[in-house]
Amino acid sequence: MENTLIEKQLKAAADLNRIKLLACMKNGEVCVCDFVDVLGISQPAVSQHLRKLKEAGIITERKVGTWKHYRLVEEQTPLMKGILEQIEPVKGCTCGSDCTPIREEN
Amino acid sequence: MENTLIEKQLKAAADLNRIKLLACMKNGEVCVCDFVDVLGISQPAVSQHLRKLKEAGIITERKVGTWKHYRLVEEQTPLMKGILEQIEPVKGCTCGSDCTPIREEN
DNA sequence: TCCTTATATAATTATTTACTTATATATGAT
DNA sequence: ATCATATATAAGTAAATAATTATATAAGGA
Repeated sequence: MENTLIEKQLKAAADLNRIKLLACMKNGEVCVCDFVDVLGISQPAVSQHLRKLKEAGIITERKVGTWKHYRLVEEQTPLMKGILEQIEPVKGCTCGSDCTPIREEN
Repeated sequence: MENTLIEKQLKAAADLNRIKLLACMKNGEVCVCDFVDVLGISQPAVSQHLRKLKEAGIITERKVGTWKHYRLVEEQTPLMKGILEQIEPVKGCTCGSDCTPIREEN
């Protein structure tokens, strides 16, 4: 892997809030409103974190009506595969509202 | 692994100059004066990068006379093992002075 | 159409990070 | 002891990052 891509993905992952976002998405799609509750920061702050992860090619999104569901991309780089393996998944990243996305039950 | 340790190690690795330091050390010990040439930044800047890597438990050092030789620690966390695998080793990180450390020839 | 809700973007500010130069420490040589 | 060299630490500054508040966009419902 190219050093500059390694740097970009490491920088995107090297933040406690973004690690938590990734931890939530390990269980499947999560919508933005859920992340706000989980992290306890403002909605724009969450949006900006998600954008950084997206620009690094780590996550992607899907629009569902008013909501937006974010998930890990299928094809991760070997670097990100290794990193994601070390992040403990977090269940129950849903605020309980009706934005609850389609996800595998677990 | 603990999220805060993951964050600490990712932050330590998430910098192009520090990635280059790690790339040099994949071939064995390197002394500080060599790094200065390789990175093209000031000696104190190199020292500070090395300290950050050391504080994250990624590298260690050995004093040899006036010089200090840095190397990757043997026991890397699973996270760092994965990251280090993706960094291409860089040979010839020696400025050619007599600080040249003991290292495996390759 | 107008209002509400969900998310994104813009502008601003606070904090962190990565340099620089200057100085301190430690070792070895004369 | 003094000097030269290698490295570390301190202090200051510039640049990057992460938050905030305010505003824009876009969809759905009354």
